[in-house]
Amino acid sequence: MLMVSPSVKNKSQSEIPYSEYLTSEQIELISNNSNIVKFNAKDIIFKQNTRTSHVMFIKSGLIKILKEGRNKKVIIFKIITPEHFLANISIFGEETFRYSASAITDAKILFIDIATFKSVIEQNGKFASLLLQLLSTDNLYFFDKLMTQNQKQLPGRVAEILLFFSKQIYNSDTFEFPLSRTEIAELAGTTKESIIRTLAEFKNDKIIDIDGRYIKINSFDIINTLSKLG
Amino acid sequence: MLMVSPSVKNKSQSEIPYSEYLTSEQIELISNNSNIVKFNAKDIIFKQNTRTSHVMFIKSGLIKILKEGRNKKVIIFKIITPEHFLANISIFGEETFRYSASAITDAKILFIDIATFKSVIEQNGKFASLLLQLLSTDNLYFFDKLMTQNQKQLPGRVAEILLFFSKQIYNSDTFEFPLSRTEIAELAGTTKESIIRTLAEFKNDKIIDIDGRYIKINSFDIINTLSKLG
DNA sequence: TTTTTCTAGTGATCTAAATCATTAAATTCA
DNA sequence: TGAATTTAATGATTTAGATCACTAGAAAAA
Repeated sequence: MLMVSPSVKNKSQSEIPYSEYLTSEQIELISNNSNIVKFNAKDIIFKQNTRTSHVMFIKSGLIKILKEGRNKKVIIFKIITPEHFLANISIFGEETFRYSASAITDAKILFIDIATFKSVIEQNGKFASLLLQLLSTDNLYFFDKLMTQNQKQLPGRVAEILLFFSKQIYNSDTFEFPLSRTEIAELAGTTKESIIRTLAEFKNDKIIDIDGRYIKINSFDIINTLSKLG
Repeated sequence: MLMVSPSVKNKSQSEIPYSEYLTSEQIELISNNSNIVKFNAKDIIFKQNTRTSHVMFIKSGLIKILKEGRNKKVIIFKIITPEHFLANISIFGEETFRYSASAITDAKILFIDIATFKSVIEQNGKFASLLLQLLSTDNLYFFDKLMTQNQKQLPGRVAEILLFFSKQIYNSDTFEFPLSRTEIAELAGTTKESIIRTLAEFKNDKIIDIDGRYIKINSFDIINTLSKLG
């Protein structure tokens, strides 16, 4: 895919991720072999089964990682936030992406040439170590996701999503959901109808206010409990 | 945990994993800071929330990685087979294990001191690169597991498990299941009753023969289709 | 040996959530 | 601007699989 023509820009050192682990030559090398690409909300960043060519690092915006299963059912595995690698997950494992990514909001992404990136890793064990750590953390995220999906029922999973957006993304009890009902469903591993009903229940129980995509969490206590006890 | 007293043995070079990526000094270093521990079937290797102290590499036997959720419900995330790292998943991410491991069959595991292992990684970018690759592959496994759990219903998931043991572990259409019905359920993300019923259906439909833990797959065609189409 | 515990199996019942069908409102597009 | 397409919402119905309750045999412990 990658239909977007890369708009090359001047990159300051600070734009290279984890540059504190790199020598100035390595920063220079990566800098010369990377560029920032802008995406609009809803743009596809890459599609499953296309070749991996770059390591991507989110500078701004929210990205969803998803996969289409049979009968067109989509799962959103993860929402990736700024200052995180996008494609670290499979880039070392596979030649082609096993999943797709698309922009939820407008986004800027640093594309780093994969060969360059790999060469830096091979030269720089500390940097490699750091990446191992990031990848491990990622792995643990999927452990938790698997537990949640398997053990919690819908209200718990929805509460978890509300907490994620409130705490991790917006840091506020009030926010505008960047996802449609269908997308929330894909993230919760359910259907849009069930999401609508669960959110309506939360509203009836005065746990949240909701009007379209506007959300206000009234009782973090209850949402926390729901999220924990599933 | 680790109640087992380490029985130190002479280690040949070939016992050090991926030694082709290491210098002879590094092999020596790891060799001097590791030892093989024997476990009996059902022994706990480590428990969640205990401190990580070693990198573990399976020499022989089958190990299950599991986590206990609330209401004591257990999920088996993965079965790990010989010549694979056991604890690569979280060892770089966390100070304590987020999951438990126990031996399904008798097993021999190479315990490598974690500080030694980390020092080798930092010195040796190629080796670090290899580990990144292994960790990425692991990550993709969890993507698939999440998809399966979410999209396939029980007969598909059970078919998948039968295929896994038949193809990956025993390489035969006939085998003795190393897991109890409850454990199969934990691997399939369901209950023992549902597993028993699904296996009984497969037997009725002549897809498999089953007698206790003895399994014979009669129709790979049907099992394959079930596994793929869920 | 006898008792206790664990594992496999079966039937009856229940329920969370999926599916289906339809309407209404909001966006997009032509 | 009006037509077409998405998105949100709600009610009715179905269903896969969980839960509950129990039996029987096998294995472990006393």
